[in-house]
Amino acid sequence: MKIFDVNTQQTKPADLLEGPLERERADSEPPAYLRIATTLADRVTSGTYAAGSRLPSGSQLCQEFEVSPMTVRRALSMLESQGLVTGVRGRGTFARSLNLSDSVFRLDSLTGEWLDESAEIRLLSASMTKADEKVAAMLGVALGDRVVYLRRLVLYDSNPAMYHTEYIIYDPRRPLVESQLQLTSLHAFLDSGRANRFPRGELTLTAVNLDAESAQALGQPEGALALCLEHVFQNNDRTTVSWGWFLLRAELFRLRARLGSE
Amino acid sequence: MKIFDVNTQQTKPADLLEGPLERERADSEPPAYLRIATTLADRVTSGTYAAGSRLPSGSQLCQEFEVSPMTVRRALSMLESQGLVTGVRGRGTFARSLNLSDSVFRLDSLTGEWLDESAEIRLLSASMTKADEKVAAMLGVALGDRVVYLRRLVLYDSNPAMYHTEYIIYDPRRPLVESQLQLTSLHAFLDSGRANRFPRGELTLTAVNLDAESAQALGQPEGALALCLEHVFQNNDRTTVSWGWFLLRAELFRLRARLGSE
DNA sequence: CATACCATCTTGTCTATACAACTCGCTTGC
DNA sequence: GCAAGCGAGTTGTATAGACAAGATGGTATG
Repeated sequence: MKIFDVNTQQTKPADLLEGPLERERADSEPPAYLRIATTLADRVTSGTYAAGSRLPSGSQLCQEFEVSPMTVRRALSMLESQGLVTGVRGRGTFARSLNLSDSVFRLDSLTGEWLDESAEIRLLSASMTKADEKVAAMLGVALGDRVVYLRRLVLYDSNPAMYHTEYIIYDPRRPLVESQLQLTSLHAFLDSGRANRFPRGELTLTAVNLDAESAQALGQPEGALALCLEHVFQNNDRTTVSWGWFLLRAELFRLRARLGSE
Repeated sequence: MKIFDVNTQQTKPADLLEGPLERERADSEPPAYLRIATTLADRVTSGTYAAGSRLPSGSQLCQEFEVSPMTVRRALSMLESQGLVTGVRGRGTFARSLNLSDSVFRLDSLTGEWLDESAEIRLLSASMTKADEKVAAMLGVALGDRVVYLRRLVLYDSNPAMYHTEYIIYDPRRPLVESQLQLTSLHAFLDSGRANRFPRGELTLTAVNLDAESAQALGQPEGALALCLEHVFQNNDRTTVSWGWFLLRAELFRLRARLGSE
């Protein structure tokens, strides 16, 4: 049974006149909220709406684009989540000037390009060790507590590219470590870092010189240039469960970020 | 004049029974769509909704949270934009397992902490030069064309921290360069990189060793460790207008990223 | 003059509904 | 047996309206 209430018709009267146009739109034309969002985004980045100035109000935009308030709102909140505008209750929506510091580097801009499935992961060592001062501090355990100590090498085309060191709190109830040891593809490796393992964490990226051990593992001279991606993983209750770092040969890796729309 | 239509009342009947509770909610309780989104996000990251599995359907969630479909949709599309779930038309909404490579580094995690207003910017040189091979290729101009050549030093507590080199296409109609030369605060400097200047661009981050010139400018030994932030800015029509790079003393800078909610 | 108040405009949240687009299983007719 | 198609369920887009919450400016009152 189809219910049709003449009072709440969705289709605009124009539809009745623009039959062919409607056909085209059904093909590929983007939804209204997207069209509005990109139009407004263009106006902000091109300076039509100067940085800091007030955008037309919701009702004005409704008139211009001939849509309902909710559709305009949706477009505006998209722009707000992208940082292009900020809304202030009672005052208006204002154009923001994006700055360099808003740029975002996605970690997969590191891995996505050539480090795909063909990467090989070699487990160099997996053992128990006693936490030294630094490890104890990072993991929040007592000095000398037993922790799991892992070292891995990621090869690409049989060339060592990353060297990974990790300390994990030893918990006999959690057999997760076992499955971690058998990872062979890089994707599975990176995918193992989060939701299916630990939901929280923190990463920091720096530039370092390789020490003797990692240099040897990577087949590089000591002191060679590398990126260091340090990671701390935490449980949902915010207790730290793992600490480690990747050393990436600097000439093989770079992070990319795009500015602007698209 | 206040219009009240008994058929479209927004407040739930429960409000009439839970007067005091309603008072509390007015204080600080987050809006429903946020509450739903965080609840669902918790269930995804904690594994209540296993990775790859289907979430309850929209109507089921409506029942559980006692809200209208649109509110559930809003929460779901938030999660989708965060990458926690993906919706498939006609089939359902599925939990995604986030991976390390979804991590995001914001550039302001570099600058926000101690490099605030107190940073000083010193213009080392501003001149016209002829494009060499590399510059011509990056800017898309002919070899030997005149380009603007800038060198800047960013100091913190009178210590050199960044060294900036930039080539800009010379355009007599655009007096932008003049104002660029007078920047003194770091914030204004970074803020000048985008919307009020060029809306598009690309950044890449790598680790490098300092060459003789930059090492001297930064007061470091040649070959010292640095992060290199290379930037290409483009006009709205995608023509390149500027190319340059920042060299950041490695021991002073690191990028941070947080994983998980909050 | 100063202050309290009120109407109005703004953004933001939410409802209830309709329909489009798609998937999937079941039934019906061949 | 098999294919066509129908209907139920699902996500996604859009509507029209109500109300909450905050800002603003003018007006009336002390």
